[in-house]
Amino acid sequence: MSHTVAKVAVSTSTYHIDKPYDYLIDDTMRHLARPGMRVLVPFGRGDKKVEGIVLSLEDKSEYGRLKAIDTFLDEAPVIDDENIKLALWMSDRFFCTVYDALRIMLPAKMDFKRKTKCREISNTAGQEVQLSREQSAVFDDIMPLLKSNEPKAALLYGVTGSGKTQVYIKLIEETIRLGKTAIVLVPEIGLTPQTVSLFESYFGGTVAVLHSALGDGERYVEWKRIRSGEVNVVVGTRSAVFAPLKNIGLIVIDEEQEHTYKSENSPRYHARLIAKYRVTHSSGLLLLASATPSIDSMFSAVSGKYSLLRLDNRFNEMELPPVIVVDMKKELKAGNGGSISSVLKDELSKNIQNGEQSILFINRRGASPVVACGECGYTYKCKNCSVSMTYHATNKRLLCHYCGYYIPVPMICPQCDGKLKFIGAGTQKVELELSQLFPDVSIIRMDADTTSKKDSHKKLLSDFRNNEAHILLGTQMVTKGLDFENVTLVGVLSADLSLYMSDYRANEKTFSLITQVVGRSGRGEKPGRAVIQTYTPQNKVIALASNQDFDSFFDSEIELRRALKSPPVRDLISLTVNGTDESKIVTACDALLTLLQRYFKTDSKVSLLGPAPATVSKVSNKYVYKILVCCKNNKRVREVISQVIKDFAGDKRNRGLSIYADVDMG
DNA sequence: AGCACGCCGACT
DNA sequence: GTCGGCGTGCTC
Repeated sequence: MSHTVAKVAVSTSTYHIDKPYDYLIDDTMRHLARPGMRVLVPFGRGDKKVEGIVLSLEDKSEYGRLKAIDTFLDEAPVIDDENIKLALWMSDRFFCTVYDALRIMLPAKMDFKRKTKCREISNTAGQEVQLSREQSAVFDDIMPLLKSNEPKAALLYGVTGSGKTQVYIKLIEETIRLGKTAIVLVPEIGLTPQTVSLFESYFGGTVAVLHSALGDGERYVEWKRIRSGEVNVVVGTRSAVFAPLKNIGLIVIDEEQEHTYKSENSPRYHARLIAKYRVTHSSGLLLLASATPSIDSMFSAVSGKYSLLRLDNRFNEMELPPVIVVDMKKELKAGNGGSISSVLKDELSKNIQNGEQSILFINRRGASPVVACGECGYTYKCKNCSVSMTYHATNKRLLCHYCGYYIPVPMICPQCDGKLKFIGAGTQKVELELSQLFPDVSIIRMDADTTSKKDSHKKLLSDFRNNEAHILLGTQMVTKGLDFENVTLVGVLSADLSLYMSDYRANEKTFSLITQVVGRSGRGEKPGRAVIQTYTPQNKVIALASNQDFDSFFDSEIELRRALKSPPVRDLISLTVNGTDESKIVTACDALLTLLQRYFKTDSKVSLLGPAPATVSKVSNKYVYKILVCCKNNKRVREVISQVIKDFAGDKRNRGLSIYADVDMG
């Protein structure tokens, strides 16, 4: 039973040298060692003590000169065998080190000397959830999937306000009754406090919540509660998909199309794929839910991979709000160069008179995104990044939104002494315009700048709920999940902004955004309405979103994806190279492309794009270039990608450059 | 990536 | 001689 050798995932190993390293286990520790324990091991020439995690125990090693484990950091495993397997799978899928994959499963800090204070737990379960006829029908359709011992996935497509949360609660209740556990993923907990408190009031002490605002100690306490088996429901953001629950019967992904489910740092995973893996291995059900499903998930649903369930009516039987599309070109011709059209101004006035509230959305913070000279055309660019600097009126600065570099606002053009123009509008400028249009009306501005302090987010929302302001003006964060009874008007100030990004998901994002914002209106007794301002009112995406016509949008979008061979029709793996020496990057990328062409020349299903500079080609003085591999993501493709990035990182000619792969799966 | 080893030029 | 510059290659 005692083993002499441990295979260890070492924290300092980079991707190109990543493998399980063998270490001797001391006589005294032999019978106590288990896979999933953290250890300190000597690594490299200097025998520097680094952290590692034991992957498996062996009787012997192929390797001749073994070093010994220095210290065991745990008395019991902190990661179970299932999750060790998951980490190995992740390193294969997402081109990350095994240690990175394991590390995301653990709380950030877990070496607390004193016991952290336990949170207060209420054990009062909420009063019975009542389902409407339509909700019951959906519930009845899902139940066989939940009870079946086959792994299953389903997409719940329910219009905004159709009461998806009640359905989740009923399903979780049944999951627990079956002796299983459940995870509910939400895009960002700060934005959905109502959903979270509903779960807490309903499941009391058996639910754990993984906030982004939790301190290290609190997070550790929650993690321990989950691992101990005290908890059988976990509600949390992306990384909660790794929660150490046993026997998972159900994973719900709410607003499943949200980009926050995709990690942008190593491990570059998508929570949807991890959830799929986990339910597959525990014979559970993956339930994806949204009012605007991702094209990926809807494609899986219509092609029969997922079951498709629909909630077509709002819970309160209210009609979805009528939408007025305003042509801003006409406004401009009529002499209105501001951010608020005459139509929106009138609607706002009506709401103010009636004591009803309004939400306005603009996808930009700051006052003006571009500052240019009116005489010679000079524009202020960040000295570290290839972007223009945004004028922030509140502290009279020009700020780079990528690296944080700022300068005091200039008075005149540095080139020709000409007068400067502040072009375009962000939240701060709109706030100013509104206060000029409606001098006596109070406005709450919610963006990254007003919500940076702890709990400020919560405070702004509760102020708005208590009717302390007529208008809530903000960025993305006002579009998600908010449920205010007294809001009867929403406005999208510039629907075009997200449409013209060089991203194949631009249409999808725009459609989703508009639909979500419109859904914030008319959730109470009073009927609502929405105003969408655009310079391209004839645009198909805007027209379809205004009519909340997801089915037609899906049909046209999937045709586009087929034509462009982009996900979900094909998979996309991007290779990103960055460094300070641009010419070196170009040379290295050209060599990389040649290598890839050689590997894939016989494979007609693989096409290569680039290398090309990234949309923002320089960030913090580092140039960024990309090569896209459009393919069917299979074992052979993954082996080639893995080999290629390992060779790249190991090549001394590429010193000073770094490379990573990012998988975008359909 | 980090870090020690080693091979060469400059200096007390 | 011998100090330290950085180029080179390995990490159980």
